[in-house]
Amino acid sequence: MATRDQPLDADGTRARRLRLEDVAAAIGMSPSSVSLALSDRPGPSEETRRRVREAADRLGYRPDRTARLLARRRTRLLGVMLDIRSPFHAELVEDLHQASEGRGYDLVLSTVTAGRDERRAVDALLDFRCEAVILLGPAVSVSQLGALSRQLPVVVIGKQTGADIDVVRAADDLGVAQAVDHLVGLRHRDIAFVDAGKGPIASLRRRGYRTAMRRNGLTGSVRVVPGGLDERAGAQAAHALLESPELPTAVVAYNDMCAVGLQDAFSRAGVGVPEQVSIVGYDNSTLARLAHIDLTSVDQDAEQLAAHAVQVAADRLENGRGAAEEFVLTPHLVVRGSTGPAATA
Amino acid sequence: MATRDQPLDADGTRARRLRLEDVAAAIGMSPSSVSLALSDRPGPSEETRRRVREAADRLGYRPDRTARLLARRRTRLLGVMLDIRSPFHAELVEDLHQASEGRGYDLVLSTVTAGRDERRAVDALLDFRCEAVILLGPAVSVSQLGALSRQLPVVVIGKQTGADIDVVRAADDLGVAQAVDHLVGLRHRDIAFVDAGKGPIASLRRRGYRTAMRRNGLTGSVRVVPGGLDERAGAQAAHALLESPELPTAVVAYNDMCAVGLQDAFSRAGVGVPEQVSIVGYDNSTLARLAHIDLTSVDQDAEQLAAHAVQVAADRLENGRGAAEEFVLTPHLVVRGSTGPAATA
DNA sequence: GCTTGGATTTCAAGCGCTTGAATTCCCTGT
DNA sequence: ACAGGGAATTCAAGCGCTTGAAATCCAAGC
Repeated sequence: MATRDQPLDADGTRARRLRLEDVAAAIGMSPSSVSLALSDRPGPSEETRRRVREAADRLGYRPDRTARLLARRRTRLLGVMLDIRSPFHAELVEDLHQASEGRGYDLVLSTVTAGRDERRAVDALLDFRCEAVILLGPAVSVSQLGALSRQLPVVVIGKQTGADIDVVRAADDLGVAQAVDHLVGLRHRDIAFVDAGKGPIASLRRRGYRTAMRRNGLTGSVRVVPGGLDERAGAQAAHALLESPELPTAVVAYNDMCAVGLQDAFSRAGVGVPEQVSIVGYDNSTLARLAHIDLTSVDQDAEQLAAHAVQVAADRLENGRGAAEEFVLTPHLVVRGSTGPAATA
Repeated sequence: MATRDQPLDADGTRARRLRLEDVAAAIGMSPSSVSLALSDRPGPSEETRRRVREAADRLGYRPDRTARLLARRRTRLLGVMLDIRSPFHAELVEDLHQASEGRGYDLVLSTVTAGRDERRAVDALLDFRCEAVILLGPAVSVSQLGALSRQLPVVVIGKQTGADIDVVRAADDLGVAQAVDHLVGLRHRDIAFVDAGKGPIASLRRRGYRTAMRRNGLTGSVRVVPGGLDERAGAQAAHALLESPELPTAVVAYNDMCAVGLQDAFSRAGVGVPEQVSIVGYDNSTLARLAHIDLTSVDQDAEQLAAHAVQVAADRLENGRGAAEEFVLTPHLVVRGSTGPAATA
């Protein structure tokens, strides 16, 4: 092989990585014994294990994962597809690391970006020989999901898919219901909901709103305002509300961005938050936590979502396939300064 | 091997991955020929190449990267250590993908989190047999960096390290200088700087401020206010300024978060932004771009930083080691609504 | 004293792919 | 008609590790 085909070491010399054989030579035993000792399997005597550990440590030996994975049939690698720009995904990844570590799996991350669609991101994961993949809020089609799940276990976090695939998600309807209940507890009755079209998530949240209003005997006050996912949409919704005959005393927004848009538009119009209008967001994003935004918001509990997802993936790998399951976790409301008692007229 | 040691396929059957041999058999040739054809090296005839491609496509063959990497000496893998919660890192990763693709390298991501320090994040990268690592804003010690760079090429993005290592960063002093010049162009003379302690980055920005003020003949108006990296620190700085004998007409903040804190504290105190005080942030983060924050800010040009970093890493791998270099790119100011003409007294 | 069997250790055959060297094939040139 | 030679193909030896099977060791049992 040509010299230039081999990466150079930092100082320009050839790298000579330590092999299992070197450790074996150091203690005068066979590579097999060392291998067995290092992976804690029966065979080697206690004395041998000790010497192997000592030598490996002393020499700074690190097994070559590539070779190991080729020889073993398993990689114990879970692939995670995410959007690296999403703070919510960031949180999930943190928790996924924690959860997978506990079960002896490693994670490999692959992000979707402008020039890198979901298909490519997943292909990269497959190239690493992941045994299962966890998809964070994928937009991929049902048929593609189906095809993928025929190759390896697939777990989707965050939304229903329509495909026959394991899903772990938060109960969005209950989340919104909690927001409504919180507001009702503060004596609000005129509570509006700012919507975001007809995606599966939006529908669920809207339904949660309607149901909660009805349960609180407020069917007459139901008001769904068209909105969207971003700030601008929130601001527009705020203007629509400002121009309506009567301003609601509280608004539940589709998500935090939208809520911030509302918050800002109201402030600019001289409407005090929460003095005149209380606002609740959704996602409990870092945005909501900023001191001057200080938004009451619904938290999806990333930690639990992550823990469940890893659990499901590991189960599939270890116990084979049963029917696809859907795990629906209950989110919880984080109360901050954007909600307060209803202004009594 | 016990059955349960092998991951099950999605449908519970044993997975039987397609091998090179299968493709070879399909067209009645040897694995060698197929291997050569698939990796575009001299040997196989045009006709053979065509047939190989066709068969590989038809069968849906994907080379086993693990085996390939074991056989080749190179992985063509660049490791990236990042903090997944940082929007700036997210941007860099996007651009790193783009840049590395162009040079035929793949990326493997490893994030630092609460329970996963830099050492572990880098170890994970080494386990994947990365040939070089790119560290985004590492906090690791100089000695550890040195040790790492003895194992493989290391490129740091974002800050000077003090170690003998390649660095790619934006000229923070020039960035702040641009902010000052912009404000001077708007006839501001009383321009304060909100600081963030004594880190290398903070020092550089502070120096940039001082130098630019001097160059504009405003040495007498230099005012450095202690601040910090977050919103709260910005708000505190704003209060300090409000209580000072004279309010500056413009403030350059250490970063966007800090700027947002200032912005908010001023608004609450009834001081108009930018009517009475103009504010400039640093990072051009997504925060700065939010419509209602709309912050003039300094952009570090992630795209260029990323492109350079990949270039440097690839050069080290392909041409060996020379003296460590520092690449300093010029950032640029993005003007938005938080800056305006100085109020003429 | 020699077999027996459990505990250790080692052997050797891969895992799926790459690649220098060897082989085969098919023309040319004489 | 046949040696010579370049192109195309195949052989075979790994890459560094795992692991079922074989070999070795040693103390107990008859």
